[in-house]
Amino acid sequence: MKLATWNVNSLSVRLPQVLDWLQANPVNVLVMQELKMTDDKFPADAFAQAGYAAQWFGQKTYNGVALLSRTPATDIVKNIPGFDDDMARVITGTVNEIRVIGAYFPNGQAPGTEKFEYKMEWLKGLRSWLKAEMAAHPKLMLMGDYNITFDDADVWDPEGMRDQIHCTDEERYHLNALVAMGLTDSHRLFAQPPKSYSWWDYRDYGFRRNRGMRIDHILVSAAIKPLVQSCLIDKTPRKNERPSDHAPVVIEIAA
DNA sequence: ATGCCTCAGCTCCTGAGA
Repeated sequence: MKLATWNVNSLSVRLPQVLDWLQANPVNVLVMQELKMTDDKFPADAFAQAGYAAQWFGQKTYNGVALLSRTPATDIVKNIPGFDDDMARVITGTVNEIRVIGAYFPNGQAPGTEKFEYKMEWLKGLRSWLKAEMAAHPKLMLMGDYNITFDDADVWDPEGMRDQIHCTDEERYHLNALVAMGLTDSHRLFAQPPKSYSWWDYRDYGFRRNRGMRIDHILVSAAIKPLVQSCLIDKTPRKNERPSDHAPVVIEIAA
């Protein structure tokens, strides 16, 4: 069974690329972030023709998330219960007895800003809900655009980015707190190419120079961890014309 | 270098992304 996460940066613009990618990579589940469209614009028919059931939670201009699956997901939850939020950032469903959480973590802009404070509150809210969710669903995966790097290995220029957004100790504290709850970074279960990133800035030939960061993650619960067979970043769609700035991350599990 | 690119929208500029 394969599952993937991809920040598409506007599904309106990226739909043809997503459909192409699904044809070449017929994963069982794909969670997407940054749809940047209202619910009435979601191309459910196109995905149905491609063989996917869809659940979506859209928003105008920013945010918006979706969960595609070969077999329909059940027990859908939108956003974080118990955490009041104006933004469409999380969609959760059960597929093949696995609780799949697709999340678009807040960007945070810069330390010291209101948006950074919101990011910290959101991360706390996520954790308090996740505790109960993990207890109810031992087989759980938290996948999406985390907008946080684990450490220097996830950053093309660790010195230049030190204490900058995505690389601060405060953000990493919250990321490590998820690990402390029993979640594992599936990417690091395997040997990976050096300088493996999932996002590259559009500016200044970021992708061509591999100036990027690994900020899209798939964390798995203890019950899933022994089943994981691979976790790969697929840079292929980043080479398209008008690509998303993010690449998909794909996990394979025995199931 | 408060730049560089890309997207959406109160669209021919601006805010936000990361």
